[in-house]
Amino acid sequence: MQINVPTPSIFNFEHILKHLNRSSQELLHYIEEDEVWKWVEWKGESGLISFSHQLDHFQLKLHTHSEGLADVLPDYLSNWFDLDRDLNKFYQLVKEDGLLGPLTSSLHGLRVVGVHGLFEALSWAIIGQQVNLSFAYTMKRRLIEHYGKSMVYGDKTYWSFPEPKIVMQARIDDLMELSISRRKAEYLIEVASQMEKGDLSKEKLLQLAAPEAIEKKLCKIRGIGPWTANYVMLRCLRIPSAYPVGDAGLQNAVKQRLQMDRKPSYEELYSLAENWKGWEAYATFYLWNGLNKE
DNA sequence: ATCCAGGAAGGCG
DNA sequence: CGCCTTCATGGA
Repeated sequence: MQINVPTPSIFNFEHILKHLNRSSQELLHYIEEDEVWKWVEWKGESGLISFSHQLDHFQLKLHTHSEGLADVLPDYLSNWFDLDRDLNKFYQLVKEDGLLGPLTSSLHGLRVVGVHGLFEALSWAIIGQQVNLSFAYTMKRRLIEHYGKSMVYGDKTYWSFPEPKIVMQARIDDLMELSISRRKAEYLIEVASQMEKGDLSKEKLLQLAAPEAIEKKLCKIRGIGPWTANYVMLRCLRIPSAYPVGDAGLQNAVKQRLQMDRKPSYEELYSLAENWKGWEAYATFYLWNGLNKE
């Protein structure tokens, strides 16, 4: 079964592919010949899809008999790649900005690549706290291999991120076997538990609407500080003003672009962001992806 | 070896 | 509030 899903005029799949291809340890999707393969779970439907981009649309293939999946795939992709966002507004806003202006040219058409599941986003952020990205990917891979569901198709195994119900039952020592620190193991189990109980969900957070309220609610949870809250708001809740100022990558990107001899302070980062009001998430994502470029 | 990595908690004054 | 230490591991 084949489906086409239109993409907006400002859209560059090359940039997105590059982002998706960051780690060879990624188990949640694979890329072969500019085609993305992924086991999808969305709105009660699931199945294996692959897709490539042609001119102005995605060309998708369903590799499993998943009748209902086809109907929710446009929404799934829109959510993944933020297709409904009007990037013209962002580009107009930062056109004259010395920091971001150049990036809107070199990364033109890049959209914030999202994370669908709140538990996945929170887990990934917690795992990624204060460690380098490649090590974070190692821990994520092990977590998925131990607690995720898998299905084999062709010569590959496709994985889905572990469910809170499963991680909630893990013991701290089990998670520590995966090189996850004791504290992070405690955080993960607690977050999983709150999600399983229903106290914490993507829907409930989005209902709060106000970014400040969402951040406050998230930060009440042990293990979630301002960086993690804003990271999840950026990647999963898709709040455009989310701004993880504590992020080492963001700080290094600004340092590099402004040729500073030290990392910028929070104050300086907030000051710079005056030029990106309402688009801090995009600014951050562009800075991340422009790191080490040019 | 040393520093730092897409931080946060807990203690202290 | 701001500052300090601890947590844990691996990449460069």
